Amino acid sequence: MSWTDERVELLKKMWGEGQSASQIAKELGGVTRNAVIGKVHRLGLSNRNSGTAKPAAEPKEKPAAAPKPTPAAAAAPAKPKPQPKTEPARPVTPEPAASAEGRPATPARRQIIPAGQPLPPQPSANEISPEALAKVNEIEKKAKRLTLMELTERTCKWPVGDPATEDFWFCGLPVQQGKPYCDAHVGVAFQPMSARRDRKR
DNA sequence: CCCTGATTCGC
DNA sequence: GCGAATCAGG
Repeated sequence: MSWTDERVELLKKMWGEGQSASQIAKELGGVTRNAVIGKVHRLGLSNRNSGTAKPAAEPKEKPAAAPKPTPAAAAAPAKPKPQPKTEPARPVTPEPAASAEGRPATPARRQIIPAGQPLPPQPSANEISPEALAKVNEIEKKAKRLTLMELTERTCKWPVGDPATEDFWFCGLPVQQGKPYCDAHVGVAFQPMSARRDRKR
């Protein structure tokens, strides 16, 4: 496979969306994540540097043999890449005041899972800690939105939406070691009894 | 162990 | 230019 314009564009698009290299590779097909990363670098749209201080540590040359001059290395034109990490709109109340029925379910998505669904112990809705709930609402924005077929042993199998409609997908984020769900969904799936203790009522 | 991106370097 | 191998981190 070669890097046709189309493929490069898809690469750019997905990379811009914050998709991981492996995911992009999977989408493109015929390439590995290494290939994707390599291309990304060649395209010059890599650096997501900011917090992680990676101050160009001098290459550790063990054998004093081939001093690679790498001349044009330092002349990298700083490409300001505005991270669209801003949370544009938040229609959902992030911090439920825990009053009234205290069920700040997501507006349109995530309905009830029909009976017979073997996967999620869809916790009795109510007694989930607001923190955990907020967390779930958070990560569901970042969910990979995988289809049933795309699930693997280590992708979160938390279903979202109504299986009978188009608006249905699995979280797909990396699972917590051993568990079938990602970090956030483990939080709502397995409720320690202590957590569901004092309900405000 | 799983994943992530970053870098190197033979092709 | 390409990408496997490797590196470095979470």
